[in-house]
Amino acid sequence: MSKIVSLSEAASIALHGLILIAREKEGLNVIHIADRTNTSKHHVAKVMQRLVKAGYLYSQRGPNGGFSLKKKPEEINFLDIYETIEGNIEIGTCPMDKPICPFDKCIMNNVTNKMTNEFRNYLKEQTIEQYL
Amino acid sequence: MSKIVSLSEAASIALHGLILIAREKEGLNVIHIADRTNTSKHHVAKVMQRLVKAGYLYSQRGPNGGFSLKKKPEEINFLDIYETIEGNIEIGTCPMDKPICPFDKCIMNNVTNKMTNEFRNYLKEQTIEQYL
DNA sequence: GTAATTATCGTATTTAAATGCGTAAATGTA
DNA sequence: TACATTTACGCATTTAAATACGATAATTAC
Repeated sequence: MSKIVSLSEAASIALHGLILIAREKEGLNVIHIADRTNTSKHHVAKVMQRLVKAGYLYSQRGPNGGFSLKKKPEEINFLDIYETIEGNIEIGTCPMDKPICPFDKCIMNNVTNKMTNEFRNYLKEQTIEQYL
Repeated sequence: MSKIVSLSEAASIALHGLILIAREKEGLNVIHIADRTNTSKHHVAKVMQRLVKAGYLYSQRGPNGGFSLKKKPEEINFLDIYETIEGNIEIGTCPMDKPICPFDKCIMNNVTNKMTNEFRNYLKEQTIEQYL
């Protein structure tokens, strides 16, 4: 069995984490998010740090600390989150990263570019607000 | 930079290899395919062996040996090839392989199931014949 | 001001995929 | 029959990405 559209655990934590945080009045800490997402607190911590740096979250250390939203839920779309964690999605490049294509016309582009574009557009339409 | 729809080199070799073979009158050997696809002959050999076992190719050892098509180009679709190499595409399972979803309604399904289905259908429509 | 709590950060480990290699088996050619 | 060619197969190595860990710094409460 395989997955053709794969989401890393990091991306999943980012999306789930933001939604969980958005649903709460008060900040959520790493342990809380790790519990609710069935993941390790180490991994959650790493992902949250990136979301803080990227401007999506406030972080608060010390007792009763945790993470809270810096932007409005309707202003956070899935594409931005995805790209914050995974890097920008490539479009139009050779899916095999070959410098020279042995084919007159790239086959893979036909297969992956179409799907990449559709997925990208779909992610852009999804916002945190829709999942509160 | 990242790729959201990722094709392994193995899957790429399978698709490119089959098309190259389909375009030729005579059998193509491993070295030839490796050259044309910019990959290692070891990897090509491994992939071709799986396509032979799966019934897509004849193989012929010895001088002037190589691989040739066992099915008609219009009878080989990309989905079957993909699944021969990568395993069947999962549909409807938790994209994070978690036994229990912490959410009332799975967010990820919404994101990945839709795309997986579309990609799957698209691959099914593509046949080797269309790339001769 | 001390202890408890919590995020931060750099590094280590794990994992999966890709790649490389060596030997065996089969086949055609001279 | 001998030899060159080519696939088959199992295992070893390498590599890159994902994930886990441990020490440190900040903050709060008492």
